[in-house]
Amino acid sequence: MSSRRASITDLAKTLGLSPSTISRALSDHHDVSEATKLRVRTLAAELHYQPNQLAAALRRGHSNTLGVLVPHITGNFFPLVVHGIATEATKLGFNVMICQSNEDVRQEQTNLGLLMNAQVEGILVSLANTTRDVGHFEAVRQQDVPLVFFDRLVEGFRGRNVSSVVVDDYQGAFQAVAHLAAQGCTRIAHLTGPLHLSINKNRHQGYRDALTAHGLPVAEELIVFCEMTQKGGTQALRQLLKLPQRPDAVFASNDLAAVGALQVARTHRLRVPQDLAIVGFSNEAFGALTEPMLSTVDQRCEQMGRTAVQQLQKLLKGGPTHPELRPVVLKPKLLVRASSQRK
Amino acid sequence: MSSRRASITDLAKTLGLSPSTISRALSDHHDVSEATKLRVRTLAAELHYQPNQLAAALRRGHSNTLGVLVPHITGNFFPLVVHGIATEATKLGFNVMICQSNEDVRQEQTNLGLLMNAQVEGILVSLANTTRDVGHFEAVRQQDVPLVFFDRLVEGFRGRNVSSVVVDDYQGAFQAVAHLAAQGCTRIAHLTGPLHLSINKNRHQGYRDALTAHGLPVAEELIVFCEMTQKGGTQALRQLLKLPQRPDAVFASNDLAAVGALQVARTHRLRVPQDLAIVGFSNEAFGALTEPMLSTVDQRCEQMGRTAVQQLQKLLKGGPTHPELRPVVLKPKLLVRASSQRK
DNA sequence: TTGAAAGCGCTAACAG
DNA sequence: CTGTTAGCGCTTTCAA
Repeated sequence: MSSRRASITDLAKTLGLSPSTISRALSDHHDVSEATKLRVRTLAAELHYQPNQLAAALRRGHSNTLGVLVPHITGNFFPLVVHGIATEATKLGFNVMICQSNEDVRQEQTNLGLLMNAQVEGILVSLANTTRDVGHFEAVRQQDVPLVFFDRLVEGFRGRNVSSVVVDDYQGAFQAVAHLAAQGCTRIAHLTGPLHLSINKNRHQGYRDALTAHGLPVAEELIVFCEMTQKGGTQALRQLLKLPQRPDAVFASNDLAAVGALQVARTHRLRVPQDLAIVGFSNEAFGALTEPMLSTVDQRCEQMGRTAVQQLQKLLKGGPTHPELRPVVLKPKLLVRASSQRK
Repeated sequence: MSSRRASITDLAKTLGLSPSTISRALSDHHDVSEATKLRVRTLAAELHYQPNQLAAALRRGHSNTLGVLVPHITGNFFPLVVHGIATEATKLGFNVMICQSNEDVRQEQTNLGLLMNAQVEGILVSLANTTRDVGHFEAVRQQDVPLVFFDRLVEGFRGRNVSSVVVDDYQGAFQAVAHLAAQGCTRIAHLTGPLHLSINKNRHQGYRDALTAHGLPVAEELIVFCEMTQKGGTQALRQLLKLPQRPDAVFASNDLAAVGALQVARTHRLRVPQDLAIVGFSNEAFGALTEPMLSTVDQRCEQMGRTAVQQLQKLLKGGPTHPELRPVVLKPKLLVRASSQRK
């Protein structure tokens, strides 16, 4: 028994047919007799024949593989997006190759090269947070490999073969704050991180505009810049509770800070949501475990992954003359739970 | 300007050299003159030459790619393991191709085929929970593709080119319960899922043996079979608190149930850990957010991924005559936090 | 130190 | 309906 894997040539020899016929039979090409197809398929099964995709890809000139480049696969967000990508890609018949930049531009660059070398048909990227110079993506564009950015993108990086998918942070924040206003809250505080990060900036703006839209004043003392961690949230709320006029609601730019606030509210014997309504952002898993359960804004991570693949597919199908694709902006989904539902 | 990517042949023509020389120069082969190497490298850089790994792999007969097959990439565990795998694989110069079975044997089978077709050099698998028949893995073994199972494995599936990595659930449970005993707890309850699942079985056994080892009786009324969810945990603890003799500690087979118990303890005004010490299992992220913070057993997910890749590497290097590799059993790590630390 | 030639396994003209 | 032929881009003998 030979240890080498069976090849088309092997099948051809055994059956006294030519390789082309075997190839056609295996891919169910219409002009091969059923009888032959049957013989071929039977033998293939018997020998555990496995087509060599490397060879096929080399010959065809494309690999059926998509490359994914993410900062990391930890936390809540990226695993879910990658899950969405993998699911959709599989559905469309693509394999998926995954690399991590570990938030490092150098690794991002290296991995981009690796993916190109692996002859992927398209690349899905979320930028490392250290990435400023994007020369390495220029290279991809020049080679005409379709590129879809998701969540973290290069501003103004457009082109024939480029698209992007992001979630509308502004919209999500707006919804959250509008909801709080609808619950009768009038002094809605906001916990935010530094505004040079676009996610914070957009959520912050959504907060302001929602207040204004509901005829509420924007009170600067209710806006607290803090670390977006649980601890940051606790500190921020403690500070807010010292105000002469306490807030009656908190909108935090992420769930960790929201949970921190929630814990302080409880130690201060404030009833949530009656005395203080709280809404977070991101729909982290732990939000469903708090008491009361945390209202939050779902970023539709999985959908983002699926959409990114679909965009890539469009670029692939589009051919060289298709019109430039518009960036996709997903609508986030407000999840109203007990921490903000006053009935 | 040609849109086709530069190939070795292109470089050869431009420089008036043969393809073989180019190839050698690029791979820094020792008997090419430095002058030539320099010329080649310069031109390659200029043309943004990217070696076609498909062709190289086809020629060499191996692909430098590892296949990963997991049930899914959600929750806490698998993303972390995959992260570990990706990290270690990259370090060793492998690419990684990832598939999900979605806990479905059929998809597991299909994906296994895809990975084989992609000519991966080895496969890392965690079984779908519906997998009973493992014929598809026989096929892999026959093709002599190295296989490393992690976390969920096929019992008794051994062989020249097979290895596995698991975490020692028994040991983890034992440590947790021993710790509770050392804190002075004498009536330690146990929340567990059905014992036909090996993780539950092993943790359960660890619990029993630790009690015995510390001279504590095993009281069957303190062992509660429940859903291993937050809700299951709340129900289980409510039931336990009705006992004439209440427990003074709870060891839950996962963190969700432990959090459920924690919440009930608080509503019942029990002091944790003084009145009731609590330890969970898995080191989920939310355990660090509870009040008090949850003690738990860390499964060393990332390490598992790294170790799995290392095992694969050993199989790959080992050649056809190396001795069978022993399964690796990782020691879990007890994390003592406030919920069980009585000082 | 370099070149010529063969071939990895497959597919797709083109020809019968 | 089937076979012949050529070649995807690379590596690797073998020969010069």
